[in-house]
Parts: sequence; C-alpha cells; structure tokens
Amino acid sequence: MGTRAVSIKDVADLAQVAVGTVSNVLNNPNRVADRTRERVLNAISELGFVRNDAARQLRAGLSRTIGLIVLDVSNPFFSSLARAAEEAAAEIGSTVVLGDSGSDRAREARYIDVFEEQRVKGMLISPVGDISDRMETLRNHGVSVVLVDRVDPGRKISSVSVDDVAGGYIAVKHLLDSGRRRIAFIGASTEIQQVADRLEGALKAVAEHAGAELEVIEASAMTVLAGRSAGETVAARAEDRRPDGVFCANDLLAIGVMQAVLMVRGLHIPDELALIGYDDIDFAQSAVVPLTTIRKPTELMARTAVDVLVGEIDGGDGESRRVVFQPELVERESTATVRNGA
Amino acid sequence: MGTRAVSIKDVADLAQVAVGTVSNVLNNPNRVADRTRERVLNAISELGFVRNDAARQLRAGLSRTIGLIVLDVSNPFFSSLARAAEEAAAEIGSTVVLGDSGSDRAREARYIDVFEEQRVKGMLISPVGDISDRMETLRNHGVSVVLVDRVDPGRKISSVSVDDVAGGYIAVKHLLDSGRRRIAFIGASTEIQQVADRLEGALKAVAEHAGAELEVIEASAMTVLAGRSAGETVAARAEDRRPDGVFCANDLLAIGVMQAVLMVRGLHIPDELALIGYDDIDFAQSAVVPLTTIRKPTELMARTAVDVLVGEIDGGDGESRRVVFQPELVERESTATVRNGA
DNA sequence: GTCGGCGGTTGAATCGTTTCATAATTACGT
DNA sequence: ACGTAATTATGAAACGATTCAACCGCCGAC
Repeated sequence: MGTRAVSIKDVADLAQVAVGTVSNVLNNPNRVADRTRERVLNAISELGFVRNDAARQLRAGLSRTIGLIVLDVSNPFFSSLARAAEEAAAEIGSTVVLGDSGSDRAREARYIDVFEEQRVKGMLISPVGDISDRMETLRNHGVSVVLVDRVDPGRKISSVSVDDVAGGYIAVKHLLDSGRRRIAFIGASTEIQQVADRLEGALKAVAEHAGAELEVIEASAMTVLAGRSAGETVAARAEDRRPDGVFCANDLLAIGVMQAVLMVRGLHIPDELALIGYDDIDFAQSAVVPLTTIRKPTELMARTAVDVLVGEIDGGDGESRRVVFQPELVERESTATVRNGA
Repeated sequence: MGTRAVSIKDVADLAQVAVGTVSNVLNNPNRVADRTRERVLNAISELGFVRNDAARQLRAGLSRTIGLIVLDVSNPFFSSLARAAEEAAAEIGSTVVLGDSGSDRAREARYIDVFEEQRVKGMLISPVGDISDRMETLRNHGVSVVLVDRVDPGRKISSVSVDDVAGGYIAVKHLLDSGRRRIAFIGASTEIQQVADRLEGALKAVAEHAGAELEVIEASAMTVLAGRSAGETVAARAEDRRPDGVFCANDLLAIGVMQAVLMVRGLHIPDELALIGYDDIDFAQSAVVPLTTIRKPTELMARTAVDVLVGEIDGGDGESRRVVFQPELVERESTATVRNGA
C-alpha cells in the first residue's frame, strides 16, 4: 500500500533545491524567491507531501497543540468549553486535543501523562479532585497548566472559574424581587462544592431580605428523577406550607420538579410556584414552561483560559492568575411575576 | 522555570549505563538484568524523566494515538462513542484524541490535516458530508480510516454504521404490534439521510400490515420546539382523524410532541396516543411518560470501529469492510398496550 | 576595478529517541 | 580449564524536520 512516506528530501530533489529551502517555503515563505517557491510548491503537491510533525516538534522544541481534559464531554458546559477553546486556540495557530476523564482519576492521570509525553504547549484541566501534587510536578517540568471551573486551594496554579456563591445569590434575589418569600433550595448533598456554594449564596440573599425564609430540601442526586420526587413532596403540601419560590441546584433537578408540580398536582408555574434552575442546559428553554436559570459565561471562560495559558507560556513570570467570572441570570417564564395576588 | 528537559542521555549518565539500555528498560524491560533495571528506574524517577514522544515517534515510525473526529461532541451518541473508543483503544495501548468538527467542513478538514501531520495510527471519522476524495488521498498516503455512523457511497472506505431503515421498521412494527393502526411519522426534511432511512423502514412496516396507514408530518427541525408545534397540530384534531401511534425521527421531537399532547390537550399517553422516539437520549427515560425509543449499540459500534481500524492497520489486505449494526427497541411506558379498547 | 551589502540558497549539525550489530560478561557442560 | 551458548550491555546510525553560518551572484558606490 502506498510507497513509504514522502519526506522533505524527496521534495527538495524533485524541485532541484536544498532541503533548507523547502523548509523555508513551509515556514518563511517570503524569504524565498517567487519562482523557487512556486517550483517547491508544485513538487509538494505533486508528491502529496505532508509535513512530519514529530520531526518538526523534535527539532523546534514545542508543539502546536493544547491539551484539554474535561470531566465529562457529554456535559454541555464542557462541550461548549471545548468548542470555544478550540476556536480561541485556532486564532493563535494552535489546536486543541480533547481528553475525557469521565471523572475518573486514573483516566485523568493517563491523559496528563500522554499530553506531557507529547510536550503539549500547555494544558487546560478541569480536575476530578485535588491534583495539586501532579500540577506541581508539571510546573517543575516547565509545563503550563490552567485549571478550568475549579480553583487550586494552594493558590499555586492559575485558574479560570465561576463564582457559584454569586450565582446562588442572584437566583434567590431574583425570586425575592419578583415577590416570593417562602423559598426552597433543592440540591444534593452539600459535600459537592458547587451545591454548597450555591446554597451559601442563596442563604445570603435571604438574610438580606426581611420577611424571607429559606428551607433546604435534600435530593438524592442531581437528576431529573430525584427532582421529580422532591417536587412531589413539595407539591403535595397544603398551600400555606408550600414554598412559593424554588431554587434548584441544577437544571435537571428543576425540570424534575416542574414535571411533578405540573403533572401530579396541576399547580400553575409561575403563578403558584416560581422555579429557577442552574446551568442553562438546552432543555431549560424548551421545557414545558421555559425555565429561568443561571448561566456561566462559557465561551468567555474558554477564551480567557486559553489567554491565561498562552500568557503563562510566553510571559513566564511565574505568577499564577485566578480569574473568577460572574454567572448571569437568564429570565424565562418559570419565574414571571405573578399575574394576580396569591 | 525548571532546567531544560531531561533526556534519556541524562538518565543514562546518572545510572551509569548506555542510552540503549535506558531505552530497553522503557520498551523491553525483560531484556535488562534486574539490578540494572532498578538502577535505571531510580535514575528516571530521581530526574523526573518523561519520554519525548516526538523523538520516539520519529524513530519508531508510527504513533500510539488514534484520531477521532465527531460531528458534535455534545451529542450523547458521539460522547459515548468517544468514551467507548477510548476504552477499546486503551486495551491495545493506544490513546484517542478527539476532534469536534461541529458539522463544519473546514474544521473537519483542519483536524484531518493535523492528524495526518501527527502521523496518527489511524482515524475514525463521522464525516460531515461526502469526503470520499480526501479519504482516497489519505488511503494513498497509507493512513487507515474507518467511517463511523456513515457509509462510503464509493464502497472504498471501511465503515461501521447502523441500519436506520431497520430502526424505522422496528419502531413502527412495535406500534402495530401493540394495536395501533393510524400511524404518523414526524421528522424534518427527508433530505437528511437518517430521516429518509427511518421513514423508509416505517413505510415498509406499514405496507406489511393490512389495515394500517401512515401519514407523514414534516417538522421544521429536529428539536423539542418543532416537535411541540407538530404535536399541537396532531392533538388538536378530532379523535377520528387523529393518529393513535406516532413515530418521531428522534427523541427531541418526541419529547416536544409529548409536551404538546399532554399539556395542551390533556390526552393520555399511551392510551389515547402511543409515542416512540429514536436515539435513546438520557431524557427519554426521565420524560414525564418514559419514552419508548430505538437505541444504537453505541459501545459495540465504537469497539468494532477500533477493531476494524487496527485490522486495517495490521492486516492491510486492502479490502474495505462495512459493518452494519441493527438498532434495538427500548420499551417504556409511552407505548404500553392500551388498558381498555379505544 | 574593487568592495560592501543584500537577497537567495546551501547543507551540515541538531533535536531525543529506537534499533541493531557487536562486544562483553556470565553460565554451563565436559 | 576450555569452548560454546545464553544473557546483557554498548554506542553509532537513523528517523525527518529546522536552524544557521557560510556562500554565491549581482548591483551600485566610490
């Protein structure tokens, strides 16, 4: 099958020039006379030459690729992160290769190893847990790393993340501003940092508002089904013991709650119960009642992460940066102001 | 900052052996005496040596990575495909690097170029459109390629795909078997091959069944919203003009139809209307009425694709293979047999 | 007529591995 | 002890690009 790979030498021979000239055509085209360049380009296309990146990299030192390791590629946040990172990278002539750790430490470690062997320009990682040690090693090896959607407790590694406390605050503030007073927070165990942060923000908003109260309902998971069962509990209550505003720690839970509230009890959303989620997944806007939610500035985060990374690579002043973005409110029907007094 | 990268030479010096021996420790550990090996391994960990993959690849010829290019990484089918491919690859000591073309031909082409420059072991591609030409070139360059979820019209390139005609057949057959007779097919333009195939299968099932009829309703897109508006049309009809079984070309459409049918008209699913989707996305089982659907054997497809690819790399008998899988029915509540006669 | 300068071109050296023919060492049977 | 085989270790060559000092014409200045 196909004769052995075409090398720069073959091109040079056919075009009757030195190998250095071919290399120049590839990398510094304007240093080469027009006629020569054309001759070389013809030879390249005639032979179907494709540059061997391994050789280039070996000699030139570093590669053009950026490694991105995400927790779950099927999570819309990460897939748009990946896409945005790709675009940002393309603008600086780099390519992103994506690794899916599936929240598995072993897989994460494997990808880090592979990327390091490939001498990637740098890595963007949303780590499974605390991997400060490995990061430290990478740093010592001269590899630039930026954490995404997580911060380094040791403050040594740069990060680009989002302020979940603020997100929780905004969500509940919005419920309060639209007239609700009896707020419920539905989330899984507060051992998950994100849930804890969002709850913290929610509590802060309630504390600032006289006459407002907050009840915490623990769901068994962050899924639609768990949301449905939590929603059934809430909907089954007598009106005076029922919350009038519910803040769910993510959109899946909120969708479950919505299903339960609408179908099982036939309550009206938002008139009898306002509902707000978190993440702005695709389904949020195509829910039966379009769901108000909190959105992370995904594209901006990705671009910033790439920027911080290249800054780290070029600048190399050794200082770590931590950028924290504010999430934003996406208002939809599920929290519209009540039409007539409760 | 860290001093310049540690090379195999440094390790050899520290361990007092020749470079070849270090290489053997890395690649053929059993060819090295125990004591020597240990000495080398100590030196490696002491210096924090990381093999330079570019150099290895340059010398050894081919890399250990497989390139996978998907249409949309946020599509659950592709993300589980990616994950399964990763696992299958890991078993043969390879790594998958993922590129997301976002259904964009330019991006697809970029990834193909990058992967070719990286001299990947092979590529798995779910192509945006017809890229037979580029594939042909790759083949001539000696790169193995396997198409995933698409076939090559020219029959030159191997492929692993799924039989959508069979899927459509199974879906409608199931509706007929459970007693429905007036079937509706809801899908976007049949210019999309998948939609056309599924419809073809549906027609076949209806043709085999005396007394059954099929109506085609065209949706504006393959989304929840488009499904909802199609569903409203259907639900608004008088009972004798309304289909009793609806087959949607994908789950999103079906979920939209379900929302419309339940909320707007309050019809009962499955008693008054049976509903079946396609793809088995996560939301299918957590829909208000769990959705019956058609599932592709994703993991199996991924493993097979990797197998076919390595077969192509090793065997190299030049023959292209096309593997076609049968989709399977996932029965849930939305098509349960009617409780009492219509 | 000589010389400096400049746009183009050359080709050897280099990057860090793997590979492999060869050498060195050890083991063993007689 | 000695020859032979088996086991280990050695180090130079090779992979295919980039880089860079040197070189080559050629033009214009003096």
